[in-house]
Amino acid sequence: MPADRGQAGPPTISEVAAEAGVGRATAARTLGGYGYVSPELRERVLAAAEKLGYRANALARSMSTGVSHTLGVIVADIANPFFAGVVRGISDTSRARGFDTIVLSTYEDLDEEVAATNVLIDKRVDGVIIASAAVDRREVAHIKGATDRGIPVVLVDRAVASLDLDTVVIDNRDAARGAVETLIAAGHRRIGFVWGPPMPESPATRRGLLAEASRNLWTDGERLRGYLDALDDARIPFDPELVMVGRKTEERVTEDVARMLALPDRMTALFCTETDGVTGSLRALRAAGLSYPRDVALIGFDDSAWAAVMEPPLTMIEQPVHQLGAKAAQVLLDTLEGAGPARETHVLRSRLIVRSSVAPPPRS
Amino acid sequence: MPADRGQAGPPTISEVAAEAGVGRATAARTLGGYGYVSPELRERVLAAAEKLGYRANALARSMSTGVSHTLGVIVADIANPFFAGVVRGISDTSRARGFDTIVLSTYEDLDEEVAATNVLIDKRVDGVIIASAAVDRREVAHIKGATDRGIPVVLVDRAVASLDLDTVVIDNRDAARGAVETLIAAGHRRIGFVWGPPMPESPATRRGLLAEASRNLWTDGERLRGYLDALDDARIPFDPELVMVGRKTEERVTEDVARMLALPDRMTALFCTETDGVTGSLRALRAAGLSYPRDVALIGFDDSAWAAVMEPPLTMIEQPVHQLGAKAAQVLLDTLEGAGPARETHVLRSRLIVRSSVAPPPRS
DNA sequence: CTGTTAGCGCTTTCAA
DNA sequence: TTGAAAGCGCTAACAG
Repeated sequence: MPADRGQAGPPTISEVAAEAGVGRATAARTLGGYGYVSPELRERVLAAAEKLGYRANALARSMSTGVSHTLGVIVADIANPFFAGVVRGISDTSRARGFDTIVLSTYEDLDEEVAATNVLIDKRVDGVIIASAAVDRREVAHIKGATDRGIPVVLVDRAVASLDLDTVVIDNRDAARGAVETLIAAGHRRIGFVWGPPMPESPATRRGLLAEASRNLWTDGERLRGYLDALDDARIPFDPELVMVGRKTEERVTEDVARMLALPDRMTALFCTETDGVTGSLRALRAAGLSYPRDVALIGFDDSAWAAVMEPPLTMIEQPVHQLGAKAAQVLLDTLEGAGPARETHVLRSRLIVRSSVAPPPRS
Repeated sequence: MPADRGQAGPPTISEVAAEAGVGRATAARTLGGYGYVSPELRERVLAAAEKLGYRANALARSMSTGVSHTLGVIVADIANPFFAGVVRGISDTSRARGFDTIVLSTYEDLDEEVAATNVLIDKRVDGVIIASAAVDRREVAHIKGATDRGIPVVLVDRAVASLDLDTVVIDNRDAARGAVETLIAAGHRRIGFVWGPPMPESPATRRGLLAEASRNLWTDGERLRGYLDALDDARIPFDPELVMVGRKTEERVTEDVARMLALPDRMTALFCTETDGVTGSLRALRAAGLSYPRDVALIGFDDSAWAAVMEPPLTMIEQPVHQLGAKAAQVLLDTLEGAGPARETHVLRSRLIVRSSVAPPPRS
């Protein structure tokens, strides 16, 4: 219970010094935990601080030291389980090392991302971790701006080709290829691809698709490449009709998959790059009176407790979400502690969790 | 592109003033957007700021104004979809009103909660939103400490009886009662209750259970009361064996539900207070070779896209997560803007989403 | 070992 | 209207 000092605002270090009958610097030294101070005075200061309920003003401290012990984090959406997990990884490891985090969501809007970056610069965070929506060279000015000011930035989940920065990702291309190969190995040749990023309109060609993919969300572009890799390896012709145009919501996915399901020579397997794609596809299957894995085999990204309790349980790709964040924080903190930026790309392992949503295609 | 000034650190307002050939105060006035300044000088300052890539130091500004335009948020676990949604609600509405947020997770550990509160006090946040694990009168000192320092606090998701503060919650008791009534209306009388908070050991009596409930997590205690309400109204005798001792993980739930399922005069319905309880129960049912709703009816808390695509789809209680956060932020910001704390309790509506996991009990 | 003093970058009287 | 100067609470030289 802090003594009532009849003053406005919380007690300052000067008041503690006065209460203890010592100089301001002595109080600062014991409370700040630096420099020498005799045991007696130390005790007196501690007692005074306790009595007044003193808590250091971190803002003032940052002002004079120039460091805030705060990390900035920018992701698409904190409510998305993937990012929530990454953020938890970041805050767990940064808190353990004495840093707090300010998390900002952009909802995939580049203007929001720029604004968020500015907020972090203004608040003088010591470093930034960002899952950027930027792809184009002209879209990275805000990130360059941060590094130019000496704020270290590490990229998480999404690499940015035009930026030479520490990066922590999984191998999306490889993960997707592995999943699609699993489908192919089971005998499938008509495999649908359901993805996330919105596109102006459906490119009818493979070339157009890839161009679009590189202009859009990095992860999904990589996953599309993995899908194509697997198809190529198996000499399966690419059919653009089996690639869903990016539509963000689960409802849209449901509509689109329903349309794909109505196509002649119906697909016998479905690969989804996002969780909404999985649930949307499941709805479409049910609406069409189809079931998995009998009629259509299914693999999707981002495992969850639910995927395991589905009947039948779903084969899913598990991303090391927590570790993704933890590693990003570790790399950032290491460079803050003087290790100098390594400008490395750390590729974490994802894992295909095989359950029961893949079976051979039905005999036509 | 900020001009290279051959100096360390980002440009300050003094440098901008020098560049523009005006006094420091004039630069501060135009850049801070307050006070009078002639159009000409204004232009000169703006141009200089632009040229140098000036960004105000929010820390310095907070130092002199005494406000940080930052809200602190303390929840159990940012990676829990419920809290992730609440946090998103908070940050959406606070960002819209010019405030940023610092989010800290406690993992239901009171010491962590105290530490988190101190971090926020030290960082001089303007207000705090907290889903506190505190129940006992002696556990709320840290919250009192914050309000004593003049930091407004609003409680979200969990009320704290001994604290007279603005509070935003749903009516957990009523929501639980409604769900259990639905089960009873379908003909069930042996209804299991699967809950979250860990308990030292299973209290064998109703009284012991309630005592434990009030000593543990607030929301789950309320939900237990709702369960008992419904039982009482229907004159169904209370059987402590049907109330699962709180065990945190999905695995534990699975074990415990399996044991409950093995009891004589087997329960015909299950009510789960948390998502992990639902998935854990589903696993236990499957392991026992039982299916829902045929053998056991099922209702749980926290709807999700997955619950809707289960086969059969699950009847669930949907909480207004985003709104919970948004309202809490709104109340806090209103009091920060001088509206004076109303010390009200805002009760938001939850909703029972009826799907197909409830059917009459099997004929014995 | 301790106290004095000068900043950190900004806002805010107060004169000019 | 503008500028000089004091002050927010803390750290960090620098004497003593």
